[in-house]
Amino acid sequence: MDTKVTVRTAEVIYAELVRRIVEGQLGPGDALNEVPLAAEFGVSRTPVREALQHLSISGLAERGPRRAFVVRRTDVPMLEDLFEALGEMEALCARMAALRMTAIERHRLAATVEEADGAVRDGDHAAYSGLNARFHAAICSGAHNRALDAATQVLRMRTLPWREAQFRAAAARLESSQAEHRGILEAILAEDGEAAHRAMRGHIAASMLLVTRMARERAG
Amino acid sequence: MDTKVTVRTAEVIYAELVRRIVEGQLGPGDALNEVPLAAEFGVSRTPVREALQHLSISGLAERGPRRAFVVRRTDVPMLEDLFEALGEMEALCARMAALRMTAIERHRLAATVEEADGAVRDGDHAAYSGLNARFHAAICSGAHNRALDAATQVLRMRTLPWREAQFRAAAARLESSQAEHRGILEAILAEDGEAAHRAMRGHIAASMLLVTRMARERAG
DNA sequence: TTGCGCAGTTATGTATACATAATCAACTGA
DNA sequence: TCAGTTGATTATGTATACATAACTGCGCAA
Repeated sequence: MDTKVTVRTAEVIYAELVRRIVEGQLGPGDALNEVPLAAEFGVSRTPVREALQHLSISGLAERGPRRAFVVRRTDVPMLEDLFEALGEMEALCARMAALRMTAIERHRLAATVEEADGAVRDGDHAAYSGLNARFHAAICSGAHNRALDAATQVLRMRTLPWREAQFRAAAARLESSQAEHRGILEAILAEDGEAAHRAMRGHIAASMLLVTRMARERAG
Repeated sequence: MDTKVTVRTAEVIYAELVRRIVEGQLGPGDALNEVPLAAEFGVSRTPVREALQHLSISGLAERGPRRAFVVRRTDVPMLEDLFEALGEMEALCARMAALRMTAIERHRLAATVEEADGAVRDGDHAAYSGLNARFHAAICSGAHNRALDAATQVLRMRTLPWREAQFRAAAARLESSQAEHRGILEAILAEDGEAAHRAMRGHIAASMLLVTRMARERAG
């Protein structure tokens, strides 16, 4: 058996901080000081430091004043870079997934889209966010290339805060996003790699338009 | 002024360990124990730990027996994943670079290729390795997308040990590699994105063939 | 002979004390 | 009044001691 009972404290803290940043509970520029966090989690600075370094390497934190870590501030040009790169890479995944996914994987993907229909009907953006993540993750893993999957996930994590905010802010985005998902799904089920590629690129581009507009409004 | 006098010890150690792994001084599975490394660098375990965690996140180290870090072992299927992903991403960079590089960047890229001609003539694979790295880095940065550049560099780092070994092992690879570089360069100078994409994909695929063959021979 | 279990060994996981660098603010002198 | 400097403050950087988990090998019993 290889049941891991021990969970590394640092990873728990890392995951929790990621959650807070993604959900917007911690905003850009917010302090991530070691001592308060250590006190909050009831541990010493050591595992907290580890988590913060991991966050920094993942691109979710950066060095602020007094060398302290703060939640990473992302300006509009960087956001555009991130979404452009993400769009290309997820499109790549979609093309490969259309050609490589197993029958079971295709079935699961279709089920996820079905389930998301319900969330859209109810206007439940929290549920939709989760299903959206599952949809994209399923496609990236369906490309059957672990290196590409991992590389894409890093970018997805860095854009996640904005993508989540997008659903919270613009209720109409749920419907258009879901429609785009349907298009991607159909292309994948039809094993049409080029169509899947195009559809995914368009989908991410649509997100980028909304997100950069939001970011500009907030800044201006 | 923001001249940084202080160099973070952990980063120095990280860079040194990366160098050793890339140059083959440290091979797959070799132990990366904290105490001996700390003694060698004349510091305590703390900064060494930091460097090792960074290595682990970068994909160059993994957990071995007794929870200790060891140099990551990469099997042939993973190698294929890495090269496939790298090929697609560098091809993406090449396409974008063909359309976006400035005149100065194009000029520098051409100069790098010229200089590499000399290394090929002399059969100096160490020099060629360096120029090869410069060539690829120039194209990735020439795409003018920092996120894509960063994502690609992570993959390049993980394949670097094998790509270096390739030049050391197969002298003929220098010439074919250089010929492929010329093809990529010409497409970029002609601002032909699609040709650059194709040429780069082919170039990485050729590397993959050689490298996986080497890996299989070594294993079998 | 083989399987199980127990202890020894070894390396990391964690806590904590102290060192150090960077910032902020108050003070001084022109 | 303002610029420059100096000291207090604050948070991280580093070292080290102790806790803990995992592997290894031995011994014992079936």
